[in-house]
Amino acid sequence: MRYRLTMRSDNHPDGQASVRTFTEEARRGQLIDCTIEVLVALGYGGTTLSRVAERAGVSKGVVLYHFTNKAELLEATVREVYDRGIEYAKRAWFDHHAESASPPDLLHAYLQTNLDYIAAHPAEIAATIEVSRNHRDSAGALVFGSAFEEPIYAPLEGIFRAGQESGHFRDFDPHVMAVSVRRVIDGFSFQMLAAPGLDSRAYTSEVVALFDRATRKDGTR
Amino acid sequence: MRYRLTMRSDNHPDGQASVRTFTEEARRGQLIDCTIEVLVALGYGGTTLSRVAERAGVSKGVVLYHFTNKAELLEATVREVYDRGIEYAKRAWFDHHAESASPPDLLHAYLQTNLDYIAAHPAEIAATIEVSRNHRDSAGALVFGSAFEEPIYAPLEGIFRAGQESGHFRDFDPHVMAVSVRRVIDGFSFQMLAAPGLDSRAYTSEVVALFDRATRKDGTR
Amino acid sequence: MRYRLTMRSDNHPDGQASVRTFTEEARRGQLIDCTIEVLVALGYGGTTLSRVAERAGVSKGVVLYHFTNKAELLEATVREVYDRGIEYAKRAWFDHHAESASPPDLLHAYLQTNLDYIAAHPAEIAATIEVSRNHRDSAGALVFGSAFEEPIYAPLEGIFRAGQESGHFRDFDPHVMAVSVRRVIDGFSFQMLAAPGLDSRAYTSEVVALFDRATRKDGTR
Amino acid sequence: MRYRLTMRSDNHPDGQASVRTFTEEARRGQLIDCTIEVLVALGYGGTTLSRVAERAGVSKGVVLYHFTNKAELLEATVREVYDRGIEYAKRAWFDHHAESASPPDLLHAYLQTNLDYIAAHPAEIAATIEVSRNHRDSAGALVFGSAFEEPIYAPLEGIFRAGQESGHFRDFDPHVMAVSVRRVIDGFSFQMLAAPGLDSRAYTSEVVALFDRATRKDGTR
DNA sequence: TATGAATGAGTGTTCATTCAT
DNA sequence: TATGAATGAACACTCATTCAT
Repeated sequence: MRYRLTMRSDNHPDGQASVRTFTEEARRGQLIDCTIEVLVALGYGGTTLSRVAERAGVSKGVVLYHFTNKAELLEATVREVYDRGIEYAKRAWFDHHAESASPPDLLHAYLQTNLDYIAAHPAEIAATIEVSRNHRDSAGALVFGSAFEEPIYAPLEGIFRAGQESGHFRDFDPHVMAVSVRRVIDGFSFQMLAAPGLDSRAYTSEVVALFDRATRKDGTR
Repeated sequence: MRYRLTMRSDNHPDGQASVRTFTEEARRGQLIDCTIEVLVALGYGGTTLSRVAERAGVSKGVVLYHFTNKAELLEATVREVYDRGIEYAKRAWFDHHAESASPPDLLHAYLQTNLDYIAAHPAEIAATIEVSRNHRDSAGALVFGSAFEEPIYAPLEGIFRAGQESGHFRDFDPHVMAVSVRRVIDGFSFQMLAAPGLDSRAYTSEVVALFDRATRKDGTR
Repeated sequence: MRYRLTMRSDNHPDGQASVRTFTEEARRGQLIDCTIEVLVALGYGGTTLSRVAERAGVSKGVVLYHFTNKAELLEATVREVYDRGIEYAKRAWFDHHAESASPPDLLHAYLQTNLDYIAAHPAEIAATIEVSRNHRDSAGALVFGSAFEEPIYAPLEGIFRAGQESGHFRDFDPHVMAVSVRRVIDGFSFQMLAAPGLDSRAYTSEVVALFDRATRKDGTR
Repeated sequence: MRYRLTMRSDNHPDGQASVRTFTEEARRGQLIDCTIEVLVALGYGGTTLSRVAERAGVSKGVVLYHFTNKAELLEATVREVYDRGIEYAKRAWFDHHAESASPPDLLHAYLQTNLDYIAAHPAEIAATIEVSRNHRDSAGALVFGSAFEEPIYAPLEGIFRAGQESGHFRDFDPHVMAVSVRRVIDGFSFQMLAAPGLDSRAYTSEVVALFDRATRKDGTR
């Protein structure tokens, strides 16, 4: 029988991983939304529990009632946005009949899906990036570091390699190209926020054209 | 036609020209170096005056003797790195005989110069980006925000527009392309730091090829 | 001559006699048991309502439903253990035919009874001592302070004085001796808990011998 | 080159274990004194950094400037008192010409020394005991637990064993006796504080007589 | 020039307690 | 009876900044 002085469960009598009630889920969602807003407005360093609580119109304790930690709040925020994105990506992927598409079309679909989603939810994405760039553990290491990032490159590299084998793509380093694609995509959310009037459709087709040219084998178009 | 890499550096914002002694300047340089190291190791949030002082082997007060503020220290750090970069760029530009070159060659030179410099000084660059992404004034606004960033895009957009006029480049949005170039360049420093073994020469030529393809008019190669 | 072990227990401070149902009483008992366990495991400072509730497998509110206060919970815990001890002491006292015994035998019986009980219930006793040593009112004064402790010494002092009158005991200060006896007894619970393998029988007879020698008049043995 | 985000050194530029200045030492001493006072007045649970600071007439930050931690403050307090006690004990031991003394005389000297010191510094001792009884690490384990206590019993057990070999002491368990002696000694500080008028000389000779009787072989007096 | 000392605002976190359901 | 939700005071601790020396 062991006791720990750290980490609490507080209410939620039985240890059972707390089947969250509807209102509980709603509050968590609201707090995550507020966290996103604060992250966008004030950045990672300006995102404090008090400010999140204040924006939600509740006391500071409420935040820590629903999330054990500040870390848990931030990580839940990232996970939430991530999950929503995956959900969207799956549907969009299906709509694009992506399975049967050629590598260039897949790349197109990938960029389109990502940029569309960002254009529709720039704050969520910017907030997530803000956290992943800054959130560190007590040892000073980035929590969402390279180990977290690598799997993000995998699908892109897959597309590139397939395209090189099929003869659609020229010979380039798939990793460098994947990293470049992600950089361009990730920057988009901040540009959306900085210039709200930005024509995301035009921007997207520019980016699509950019990487289409960058990857295609000469004369295959 | 002349391209400038923008931003003059002005170390002496107040009129009183350069009262700093040599040792004074040395100390400031040392403290800026330590600031860079701490920024790279612990990120913006982990960069405190004590840690900078500790790293420099001096007391905390020393830092505030040479820099009125934490803000001033950070801003001086950014400016310093910026100045060094400008210095380098000027020399490199000259070596490339850049003034007489064609737009594609200019783009090549631009990328080469930037990536070479980053490969040689990844920590400085990463530290600067860390600050420019996170440093905010008391109102929560980014100090090195878009007003600071826009002039960075100018020379690139100049090259692109010239190339489109001269018929070397296809028709694309120079701003989108400039932003994309900068994103890819800026990300490079973090990759250098994350994977010290990275072959920067190979990486650079990949990026050069990427944007050469992305910009060229079809069949002009 | 009759000795009382002092302190009546009165579970119902308010006049309204025993409105508690059976299940109510059971819950209180269970919560008190959990309180004891937490006190032993984590000490007074680590004993929080949440942890007591968690241990009992109920929500935090339940504890405050059955005990108006944290203070009341702790005080009820002390009282409960105290009452159980009194109950035991009465029976044991009777078994020892204590009423007709000589002062040395009474002292022996007192020590034996106390140490036997502690050996059988070290956690309860340690928990009680933990509370009585630490529990303070809002002004910072110990709730179970000297006013609470003095009556504990009374029966021992009674035995000593009787023994001195009867010529069994040498001339010593009954209060100092009583305090010393209590210190040795009270420490026993913690030793039991710290060294579970401890031979309590041997320990007890050592303590009995110690105080027999310490009190006897020379040559009366 | 490693950075840690925990534990600070703040000022004190070079790592060198901070040769404490005179004023630094004075402040630390003062803060330790205040800690002792608060511990005695309000107990372990009531001893907060603010209250210590308040009593010292300084701001809360000062305490943490001189002691990295609350834990360090408490541990320094214990160590300080401990060191002073050792210092005193050495001198007193020498005065008693203890080296050539018989075991009963040694026991006498031991008790006399301890109780004299406590009578002269009851608050320090009570504070120390308060900490050692309550101070736990983050896992809930007592910091000054049995591992810390055992060496305290060693000298006493040594005296007892010597006395049993020399024929001065009867046959008893040296450990049980040592524990009993310590319990009686340790309780003394609280009694001094609870009853300031207490005649410590008389009390001491009572305790000395108690353990003299408790240990002596029959008829050797 | 540099240091040690001190301050005060702010941060994350804990916890007893209240209350509607 | 019991729970979940919320509050607010208190706590340990961090950090930029000030100031006398």
